[in-house]
Amino acid sequence: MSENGDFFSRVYEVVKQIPAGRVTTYGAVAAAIGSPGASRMVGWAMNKAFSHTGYVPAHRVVNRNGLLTGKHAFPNAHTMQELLESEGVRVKNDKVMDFQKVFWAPDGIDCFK
DNA sequence: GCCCTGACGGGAT
DNA sequence: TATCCCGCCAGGG
Repeated sequence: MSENGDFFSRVYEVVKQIPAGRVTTYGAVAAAIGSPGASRMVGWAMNKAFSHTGYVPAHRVVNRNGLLTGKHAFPNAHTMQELLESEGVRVKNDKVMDFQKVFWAPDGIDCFK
């Protein structure tokens, strides 16, 4: 399906599709690209995403606990939380509240490769 | 070419 | 129910 042979590019495509006010998990994105076990790679790709040309809402990607595990990758540890709250996502103690409500399943999750 | 690390996840203890 | 450990995939030293 994806003509992109780059693992990172696939991650960016999925993350870019995340609507504002919604969040997803690394595992969900990994599964969306056909690698449900590459959750680590997703987060890693996010770190590289800052160098990637284009806007990648990495702050909308959290771990399966809804915890802002990647906040340390931002210029300021609170930047990620501020961005999420700015989009309508309530974050408390670096944790996404109503995570299940704001959770968004990437397109392709249903097809599962 | 080998070893370690890394924004995770899920199963086992 | 909480904590620990192993597994996944790729890149860097």
